[in-house]
Amino acid sequence: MNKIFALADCNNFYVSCERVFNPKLEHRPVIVLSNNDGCVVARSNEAKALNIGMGVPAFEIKDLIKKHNIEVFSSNYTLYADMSSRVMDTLAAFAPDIEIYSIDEAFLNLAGWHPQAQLGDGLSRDYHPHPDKNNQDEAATPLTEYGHRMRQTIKKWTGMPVSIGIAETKTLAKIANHLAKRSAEFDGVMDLTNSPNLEQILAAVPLEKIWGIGIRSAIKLKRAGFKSALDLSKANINWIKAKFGVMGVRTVYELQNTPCYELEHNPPARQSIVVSRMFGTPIESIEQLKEAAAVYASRAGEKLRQHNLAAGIMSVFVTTSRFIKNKYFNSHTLAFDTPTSDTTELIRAASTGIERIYREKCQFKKCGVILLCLVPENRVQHNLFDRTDREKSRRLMKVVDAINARSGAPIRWAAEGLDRSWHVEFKRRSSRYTTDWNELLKVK
DNA sequence: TCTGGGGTCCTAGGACCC
DNA sequence: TCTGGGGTCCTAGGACCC
Repeated sequence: MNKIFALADCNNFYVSCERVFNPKLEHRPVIVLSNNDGCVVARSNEAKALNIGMGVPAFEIKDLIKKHNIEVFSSNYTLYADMSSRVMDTLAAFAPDIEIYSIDEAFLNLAGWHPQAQLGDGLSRDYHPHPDKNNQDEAATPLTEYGHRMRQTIKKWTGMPVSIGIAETKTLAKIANHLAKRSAEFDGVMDLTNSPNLEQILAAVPLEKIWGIGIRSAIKLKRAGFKSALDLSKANINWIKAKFGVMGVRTVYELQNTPCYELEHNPPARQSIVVSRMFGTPIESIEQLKEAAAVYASRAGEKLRQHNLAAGIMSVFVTTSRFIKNKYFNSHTLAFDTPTSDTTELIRAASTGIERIYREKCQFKKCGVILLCLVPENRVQHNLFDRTDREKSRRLMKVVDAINARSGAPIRWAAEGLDRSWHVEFKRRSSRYTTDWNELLKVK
């Protein structure tokens, strides 16, 4: 049986999260900014229509914001993560086989799907066929109908608008999703399986909209005379292999309706954990740099323990601004005798790293820690000469994590400092409506 | 003045070995 | 006119994704 993938993708996810709790934002230009209120990371359609690009620095569009009275929000990741899991839970009710691909996207396996199997399960009563679709010559396929049902249920249960693309490969499902979002005629759902117009459709898809083709490859392809997804689907495989490697070859096959990617049920174990931030204001002193590194090491430790992992290697890096002359970047990598998830050890290592790479009279703009060689905690090879009381440290970390999970005033290590003048700023963050008792939605 | 954060995979080239 | 061949492992860098 042929495979059938559906890609469900939330529309303008961060903006939509803000709108769910603030309906006044509907039909208005809204943007969400990155850490430090630096760049635009999400835009409502109205903001896109004002030509605000993804990743544009906020200071460059100050006038535009004023002129069009654009609503601006700092990122509120706690809220977004919680909304994400609500959407994913709802989606999972429509297909048990689901791969959560990112915070706002999931692939579903719809192969072997039977319309009858889904009736009477409580989901169908939320489905109301789109009025315009009723008397159309082109009858909606059962898959399209199922897509609409998903879409309406998610909207009703979570408030989140999603678009759904359906196809026989993940790459084509991505394209279908893109089209479902872009053209109102599809009403948010597009099915490319058995489409008689596939060639015509691919001919209208620009290269850079294809999953796996970034800006570099698109330029290279254009130079070689390619214009559309259709062109790429007919490329010479040997030439693609030579120029773009195996990833390029897979993309071509996927465009030809030959699946190269499966649904990933058990996502492979994490390879690395990174915690890094730009500073609100640049740092010159080694003490402050150490504090920042301690905060990130501590956060990295939490992530490690969340996944029941221990790290064998830590890399610490510092950098000045990317945009100045004489940019300074340096990093130091060190191995632990025994893989660890103990915050005290991680902070000590981060501090050592900073001492190695610190340079005087530098305006540091960013630092971070990267944990590598991650191993499951229960499979850690103990070093014969290890004097640390592992069991005691494990219990301590467990207690700390438990307290921090409940409390609004988390436990912090002394090395993290109290000053935090360098700390990133969130000037316009919305409330954490769904996860913090102090920030519940107020109904007036 | 102000330019995000966190990931993955692949490849080429160097070091080293027999 | 001349250079061995072939493995493996590691690393840095490139490219991509959301």
